[in-house]
Amino acid sequence: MTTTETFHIPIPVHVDETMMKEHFLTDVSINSVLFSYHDEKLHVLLLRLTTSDHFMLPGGFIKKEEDVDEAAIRNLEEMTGLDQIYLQQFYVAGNAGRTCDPNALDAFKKFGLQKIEQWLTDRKVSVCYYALVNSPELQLKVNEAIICEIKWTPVEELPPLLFDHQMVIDKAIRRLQLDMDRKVISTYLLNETFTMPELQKLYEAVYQEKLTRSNFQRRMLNLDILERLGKRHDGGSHRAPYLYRFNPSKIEMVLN
Amino acid sequence: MTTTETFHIPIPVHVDETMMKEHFLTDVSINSVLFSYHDEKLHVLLLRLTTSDHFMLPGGFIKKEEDVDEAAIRNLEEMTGLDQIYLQQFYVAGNAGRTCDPNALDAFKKFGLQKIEQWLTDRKVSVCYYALVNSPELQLKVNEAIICEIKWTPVEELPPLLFDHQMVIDKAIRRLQLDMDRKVISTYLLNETFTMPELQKLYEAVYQEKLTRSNFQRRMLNLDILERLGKRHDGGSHRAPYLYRFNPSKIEMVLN
DNA sequence: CTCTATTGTATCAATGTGATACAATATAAA
DNA sequence: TTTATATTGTATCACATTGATACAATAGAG
Repeated sequence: MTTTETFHIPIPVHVDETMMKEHFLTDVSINSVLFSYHDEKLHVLLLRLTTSDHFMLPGGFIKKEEDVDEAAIRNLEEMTGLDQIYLQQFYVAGNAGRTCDPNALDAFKKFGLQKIEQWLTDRKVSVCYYALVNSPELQLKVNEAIICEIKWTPVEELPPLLFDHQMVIDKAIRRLQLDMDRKVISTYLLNETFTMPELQKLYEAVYQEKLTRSNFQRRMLNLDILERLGKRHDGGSHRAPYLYRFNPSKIEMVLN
Repeated sequence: MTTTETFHIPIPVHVDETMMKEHFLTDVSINSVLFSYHDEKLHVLLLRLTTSDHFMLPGGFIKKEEDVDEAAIRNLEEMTGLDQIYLQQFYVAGNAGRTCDPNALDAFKKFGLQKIEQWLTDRKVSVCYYALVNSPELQLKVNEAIICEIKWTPVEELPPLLFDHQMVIDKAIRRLQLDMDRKVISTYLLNETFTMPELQKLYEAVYQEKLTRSNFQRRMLNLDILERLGKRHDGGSHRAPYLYRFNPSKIEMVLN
């Protein structure tokens, strides 16, 4: 998958505000920052309205009888088909004016979503989650009536975003950096097996800095959670790197 | 202040549900874990309803045109009179059933708060903050109609709590431990000047473990943020410890 | 003046890390 | 077959941090 590939999904418009208010909490929403790693870059999943040049984070609402965490999981499952995603609450975007983005208002109007425009622009306190996924394995769908484009975007090339989503992503990245130092979570971003250079490039993408190869390798091996398997060679005229995987039993004993 | 001293504050009952729904977000609340340090222990501020044996965290609601952060600050200011408190958002308690605590329901009924009982027991997503204060300087007040007792409680002696407030406090403590490792925040819990043994006892109270005296002192001094002032002696027949204060200019340069 | 309790500081070993060098390996080219 | 090249695996040195421990300095009590 290249970083510019997108999916176009036509969706019927049939929800209205009364229906939303009946089934969902009115003041609260959810936004998820989906991270994935491919092409040696950390990517974030962004959505776009056909009527806007701006992108936005995926999100949803909370059913009246549903936990907020459940709603976040449901939202992700609807989009990805997966129900076992690493998901972490990391922030609440609660500014009163955050939903009053003129670009969003404009886009909603153009889209002809009168029946739900009020709902979408009413003030919402957004509970923000970040999720770690292995994107090449994903077939993405959106259920919302207003989304027409889905794009994995490298975090250093983010386009203009609606609402306060730029800040939310910034906070998600900072939190991901903290968590990768304290927990064994790179496993959620990688394939089952991987080489040391691959793991290093993931860390470099997350922390946005170069790391010294030999020292990185030593640090990872000293964690004593990697299991060395065979070797994998890319055909180049050089030594083949070992393949590793995270040792499940040892990971459990460590942190998380 | 001893750990068992309490304040009794009679408050008139005059709010009703319609009024609340008109001015406040209906699905969201705020809870604050106020930490303070005295008598060599980390304390949390708890409130109690006269009609219940259970305690609860202070909290409040968010005005419709008010940021969530603003609401948290306002809530603390109403209670403490201070508007410059160190305050950190750290969690969202979002379980659907969290406000359905039979003990709370029972207590609200006994209190004769029919007009607002529904509001108080309706489902709320709670944005949780922790705050650091220097408690001996505080004169505490509560504006809510339902609170009759305020108590600083050592974190290792927490009484039965309403709702999910025990879990919220646990998460606040864990977050405080993480933050004290990464930021210079002990200053908010101490007086302007303090001795090294005092600082050490604060750390021991927060991390709930004994620390080696000489190593702790070395670590703190190596941070290069402490300014040594005079000495302070307690009259005991032993060497007097130095007085320190955090060097404001150096703290700014460091983290936070 | 000695004793005792506490604080300030030094020392040593173990550990972790940045910088650097060098050995091992897989292929291409000579 | 040999040599060159690119990359990975590993070792080494210097340095900083930290736990454990020892010892020196100080302020009274007796």
